[in-house]
Amino acid sequence: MRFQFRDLEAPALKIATFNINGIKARLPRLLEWLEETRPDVACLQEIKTQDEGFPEADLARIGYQAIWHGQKGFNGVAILAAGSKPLEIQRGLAGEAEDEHSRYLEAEVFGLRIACIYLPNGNPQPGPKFDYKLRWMKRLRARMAEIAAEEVPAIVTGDYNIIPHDSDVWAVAAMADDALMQPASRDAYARLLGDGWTDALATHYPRGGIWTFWDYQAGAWQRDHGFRIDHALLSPELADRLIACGVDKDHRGREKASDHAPVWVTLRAN
DNA sequence: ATGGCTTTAAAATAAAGA
Repeated sequence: MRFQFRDLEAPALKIATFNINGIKARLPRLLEWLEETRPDVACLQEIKTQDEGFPEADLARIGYQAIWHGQKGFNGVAILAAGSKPLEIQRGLAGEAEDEHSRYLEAEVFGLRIACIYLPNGNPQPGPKFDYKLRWMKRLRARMAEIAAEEVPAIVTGDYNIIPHDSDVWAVAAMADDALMQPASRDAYARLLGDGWTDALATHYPRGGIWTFWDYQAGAWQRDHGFRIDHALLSPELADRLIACGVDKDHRGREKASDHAPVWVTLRAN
C-alpha cells in the first residue's frame, strides 16, 4: 500500500521521541533541540505538568503546534508537529477505567497515525506497580492490534521502559532485578513485534550497544552506563520506508539535560 | 547505597523515577 505524507512538501519525514523529564525545567533544552534537529513530529513524555501549564505559545513561536495530555506532578505526554496541528484520535487506553495516569496520546498528522506512549516503569518488582505495568502493556497491545487492523501507516513511539535484549544495557548484572528487563516485560514487548511491529533502532543497529537513557546518579553519563528503553515501533508500511534512525546522544550531555536522549526515525515519503 | 540525582509540589519533606 502506498501513501502520501499530506501537508508536507519534503520527500521524507522525521519523527522523534523525547522523554524530557519535566517540561518546565526542560523548556530551554527542548526548544534548543527542536530548533537544532527540526523533527516534523516530536512525541514528548514526562511533561509533568497539568494541561494549563503546557507552554503552547513558546512552541508556537518556533513553529510547532501541539496536543497534550497532562497531569499534576508526574507523567504526561504530548505530540508536536511542525506547521500542522495533530488531529487527536484517542487519549488513554481502554480496559481499566480507574487508571488516571496520562500515558497515552494518539493522533493523525501528515497522513500518519502516531501514538505517543509513556509505559509504566514497574519498579519495584514484584509488586503492584509491576502488575500495573504488565496490565498496561496488555491494554497497549490491544490498541495496537486495532490500529494494525485499520491498515494505516502508523508509528507507536515513546518511553517503553523496556530493555528488550541483554545487548541493550551496559551491564546485565546491574539491572538484572529491574522491572525494565524482567522476562515478563520482555515477553510483552516481543509480542508487539510478533504482531507485526518493527523496532526501528533494533533493525538498524542489530548488535545493540545503543543507549537512550543514562541515570543522573553514580556518574552514569560520564561512564556511559546506559540502556535503551525509548523505542519507535513501525507498522509494516512504515518499516518499508525507514531510511535512517538514531539517538541525539549529545543532548544528554548538556547543561540541565533530561536523563533520556531523543530518538528519531526518518521515513521515505514513497 | 533500602539510593549515590533530579523534578514536581509546596514550604520541609515526600513521591516518583529507572
